[in-house]
Amino acid sequence: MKLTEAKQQFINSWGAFGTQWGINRTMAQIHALLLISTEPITQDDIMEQLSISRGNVNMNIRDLIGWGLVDRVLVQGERKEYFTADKDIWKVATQIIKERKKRELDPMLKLLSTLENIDDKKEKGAKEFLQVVGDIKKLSKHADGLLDVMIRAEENKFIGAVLKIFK
Amino acid sequence: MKLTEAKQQFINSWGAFGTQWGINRTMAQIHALLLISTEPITQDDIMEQLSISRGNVNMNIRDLIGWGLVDRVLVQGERKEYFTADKDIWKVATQIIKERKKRELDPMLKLLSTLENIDDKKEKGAKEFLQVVGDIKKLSKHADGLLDVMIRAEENKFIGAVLKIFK
DNA sequence: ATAAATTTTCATTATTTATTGAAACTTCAA
DNA sequence: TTGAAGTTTCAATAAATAATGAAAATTTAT
Repeated sequence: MKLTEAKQQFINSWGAFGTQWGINRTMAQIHALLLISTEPITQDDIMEQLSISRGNVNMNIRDLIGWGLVDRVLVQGERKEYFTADKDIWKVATQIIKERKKRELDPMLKLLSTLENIDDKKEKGAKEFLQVVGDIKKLSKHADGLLDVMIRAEENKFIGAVLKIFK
Repeated sequence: MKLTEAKQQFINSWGAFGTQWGINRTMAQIHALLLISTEPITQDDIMEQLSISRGNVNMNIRDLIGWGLVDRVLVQGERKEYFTADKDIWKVATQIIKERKKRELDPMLKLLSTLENIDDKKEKGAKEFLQVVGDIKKLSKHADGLLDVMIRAEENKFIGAVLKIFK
C-alpha cells in the first residue's frame, strides 16, 4: 500500500469509527488529518484534503478546540490561522475521557439523584425502580474511579505492573 | 415526583443518553423500560408504553437480544413472546464492553496492522505516520487488556478487591 | 389441513443530523 | 479610514438514519 493511500484510509476509517461512538464523522476526519500532518495546516488545506466546505471546517475545528484536541497556531508573518493536534495519543485518550465524564457522567448522576426523590416509595414497583436507579448511580461513580485507574496504569509503572499480573 | 413520572423520565433520559453514545434512541428506551419492568413484557406492551410501531419494537428487540442485553421468556400457557432484561447493572456494563470490544476494537486493530504495511517507509512523512498508527495500536491493545481486567474484576472478587486499592 | 394469532420483513415515509454557501462580521496593513 | 484577507454565522438544502405499517412468513391450536 502507498503512503498516500494509507493516509486516506486512516482518515476514512477514523471517521467511520467516530460515528459509532456518537462523534460527527467530519470532526473525526479532521482530527485524523491533523494527527498525521507533520506541520500545522489551515482551514483551506482541510477543505481541499477532505473536499468539504469552509463552514463545515470552521464549525468542526471549533468543536475540536472545545474538546481540547486541537490548538490554533500562529505562524510568523502569516495572516491565516493554522491548526495542529496533539500527537500524544495517550493525552488524546485522556482528554476525551475527561470531557465525556464532564459532559455526560455528571449530568447523568444529577438525573439519577432526582429520580431517587419519588413521593410514594411504598408503592408497588417503587422498590425495584429505586434499586435499578441506585445501582446505575453506584456504577457511574465506580466508572469514574476505574477510568482513573486505567489512566494511571498507563502513567505509573507500578500500577501497570500489578495490573499485568491479571492479564 | 410521582413514580410513574420518574419512570417516564428515566426512559426518556436513558434514550437521550444512548444517542450520545451512538446507540439508537428507541433501542435504549426499550432497554430502559425492560430494566424497570418487574415482570417480563410483550411487544404490544412496549408498543403501548413507548407509543411506537410494531416493526420498530421488533427490530430493536432483536438488536438488544443480539447485544445479549435482553432475553425471550416463555410464559406458561401464553402464545405471545415475553421479554426481559438482566437487572444486574454490572452485568449489563460488562456485556456492553464485551460486545463493543468484539465489534469495534478488533476491527480497529486489524485496520491499524494493515496501515503499517506501507511500501515506502523511507518516504517523507512515512515515519510520522507510522508513529501515530503504532501509538494508536499500542493504546488499543492496552485498552483491550484493561477492559479484560475490568470484566474479570466484575466476575472475580479478588481482582476487584485489588483494583480498589488503587482508587 | 385450515385458519387465527403472532412475528418478521422491508419499501415507503418521516425525522434527525450534517453540510453548504453566501452574507455578515472581524482583523489588519497601508 | 478604507478595503482586502480571513473568519464566523446560519437559513436553506442535502444526506443519513430511524419509524411506520401493511404484506409475507411463521407458528400453533383445532
